Amino acid sequence: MSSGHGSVVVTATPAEPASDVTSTRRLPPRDFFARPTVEVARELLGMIVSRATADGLTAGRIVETEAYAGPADLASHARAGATRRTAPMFGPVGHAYVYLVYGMHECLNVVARADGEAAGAVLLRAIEPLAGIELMRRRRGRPNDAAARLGAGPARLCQALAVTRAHDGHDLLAGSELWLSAGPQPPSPTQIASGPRIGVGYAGEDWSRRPWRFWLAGHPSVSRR
DNA sequence: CGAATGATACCCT
DNA sequence: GGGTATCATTCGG
Repeated sequence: MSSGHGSVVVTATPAEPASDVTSTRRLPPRDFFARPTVEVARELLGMIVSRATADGLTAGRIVETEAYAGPADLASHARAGATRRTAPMFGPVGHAYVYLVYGMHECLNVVARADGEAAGAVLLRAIEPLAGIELMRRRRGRPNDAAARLGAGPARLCQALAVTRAHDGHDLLAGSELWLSAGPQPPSPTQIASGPRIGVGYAGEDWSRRPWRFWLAGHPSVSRR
């Protein structure tokens, strides 16, 4: 189990080989996303994000997410209500919300909410690369980075998968350029860790302390340790 | 630790 | 309309 990460204990099971990931496409049902955003965030762990371009296929297993609960959640972009930017969060579940942060980085979210809730979204914070690793390295312009780190962060994930604001509003349960699919098996509850969301101190203690960040414990592709 | 870099939201004329 | 504070990050020093 030691893989050059010193004392890190990897409790998450390794993902299936890339060939298995790409041979079948098991889309989650739309209803999966029509549930409380925090539940969806937890259960997105272990699912696969795939991206096909003329350059080839890239795909990764989701190992870190964060839930954003809607207009009442002061950490969420939805706190300002529906604007041109946040419109996708108020639209159909299972679609993408992609935005630019810090003037240079894109972030990919999946719209989710239960009936009666509003404008929830799950930020995909990290993937374990499964397919197209060399293509990811090229896109990132970092030929020497370890494969496990290519998608270790929300902006890295978008760069590795070539996800841009052109995908804002894109249906992640349809089409053949960017889609979600079920993983081989969901992680066991004991593999899932949770803690406060990253970089949302501006939201005040009430919201920034909530443990709405989920990750696979000890997984080397998680954005922070 | 701090710079990079631009869209956005919000407040003011 | 226009000015500006802020930002769901990353990389290099």
